[in-house]
Amino acid sequence: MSQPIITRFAPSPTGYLHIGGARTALFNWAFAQSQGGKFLLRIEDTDKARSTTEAIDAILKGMDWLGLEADGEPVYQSKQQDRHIVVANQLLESGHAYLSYASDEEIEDIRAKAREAGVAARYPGRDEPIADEFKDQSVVRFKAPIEGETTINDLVQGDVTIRNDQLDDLVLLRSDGTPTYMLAVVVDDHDMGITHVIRGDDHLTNCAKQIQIYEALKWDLPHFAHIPLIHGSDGAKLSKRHGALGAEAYKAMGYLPEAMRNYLARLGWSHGDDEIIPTDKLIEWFDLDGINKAPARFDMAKLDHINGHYITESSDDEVLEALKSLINDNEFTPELSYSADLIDLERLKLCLPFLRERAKTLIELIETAAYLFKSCPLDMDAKAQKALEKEGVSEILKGVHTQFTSLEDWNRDNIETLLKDYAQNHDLKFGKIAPPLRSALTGSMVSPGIYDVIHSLGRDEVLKRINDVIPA
RNA sequence: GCCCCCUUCGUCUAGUGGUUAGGACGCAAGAUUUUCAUUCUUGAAACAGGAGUUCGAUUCUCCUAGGGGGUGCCA
Repeated sequence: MSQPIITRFAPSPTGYLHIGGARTALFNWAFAQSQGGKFLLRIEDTDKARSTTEAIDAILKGMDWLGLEADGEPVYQSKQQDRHIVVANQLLESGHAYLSYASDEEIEDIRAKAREAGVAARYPGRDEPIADEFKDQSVVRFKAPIEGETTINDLVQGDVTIRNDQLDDLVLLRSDGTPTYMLAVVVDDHDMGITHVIRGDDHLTNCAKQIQIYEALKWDLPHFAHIPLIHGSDGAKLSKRHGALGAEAYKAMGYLPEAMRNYLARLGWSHGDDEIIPTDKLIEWFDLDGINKAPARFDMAKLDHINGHYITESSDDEVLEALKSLINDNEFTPELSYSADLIDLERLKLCLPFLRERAKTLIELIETAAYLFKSCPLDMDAKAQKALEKEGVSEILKGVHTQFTSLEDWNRDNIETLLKDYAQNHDLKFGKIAPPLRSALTGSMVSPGIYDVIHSLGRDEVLKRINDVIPA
């Protein structure tokens, strides 16, 4: 039996879990799931100045919302420092690293000269002894090979070869003795037994350097898969205005985690022509071969469509749970035209069957249900007001009011029959009846089906709202 | 500057040395509908450009262009 696969998601906690990170996490998770392996989480907080506990919290919450549960507790890279230092010293002893000191100016000078000469910058001082006065300010640099080349056998990008003379002697230990990211990833991935490193392709060049470290240490290489980055809708690097928002922002906008997973999975990965990929199928189908090499653009319209699909397909209970979570989450406030406090979830639940299929997002669904929770007298929008001012409207409203008063069983079918009969008996087109009724009951010309509106409001409320608009 | 990667409808993508280059979103038109939305039908819409290999290239190779990434005592 082959060794079980272990993947990891390793974000640096300098901000929320943005969409690119979420997808990287998803791919790692899906691959582990599909292979019956493990998915680990490592917080790369070696940069103490930029890492925050708020960010860690946001990442954890985002992954939780997306349903990407890691196996075991998260590993905090900062807690592995001692181990990183041990490895750095090992490298020093084996002659694969050296102490060095150079001022910022000197380093800048080296880079400027290299650029001028049209070559890659390389730190030239690996064989120079350090003056005593700089001993305690020195860093540990990796002694990277100069001859030959390094090839990454990437599972997504194919074989990528970089000449070793392009790769500089990177810093392993800073002058304050703390390990850098380059050292830490290698050590942690090795120590955690990671078999597949799936990460953004902004790490591709770094990967060559990391491979050199693995080789110096005589450690086995994990498999690498560098996935292309996600771009904004204009093809430029994803930024806030494109939707580089935190996962929790997507929750606030009314997206379902499963829809998010489906959309993100299809962004850069495919399984033939399949578009609707529920999570169980994702786990069944996910593979590294299906990952595309080109960067993909983030497209909200498609996300909306997928989300609408899942809202329609989910059960009332599932949608209700999502709604509860949305409304009760006090980390953010959903953008609503009315206060979320007014929402009566029990009533909303009864309306879900006809509300679900019309909404692309949970927010849209709540907005469509606004008529349920508005208080009388309703605020009429201009068009609704106009519909009420039409010739003969108050007569019609009075008429149906009387009919509604005496309707025996308040159910949708009876309401429909009642209105159709009324139209027929009074020789009216239905188009004469529905618009003013809709206005009176919802304050708007746009609403769910009129029978559903009437039924869901209940007799008392319907009579009251009609009364409100009939001139005395 | 130097190094690396990428390029099929507007977008996400399928696909093959010979296909009417397929699907989805979006868009347009039509049908259904009391409104909006849904749903259904139909339609427009792509192999970045140039060489080469080949009987034949969207597919293989090279070049160019465009985009992206790296080049940190950031991750």
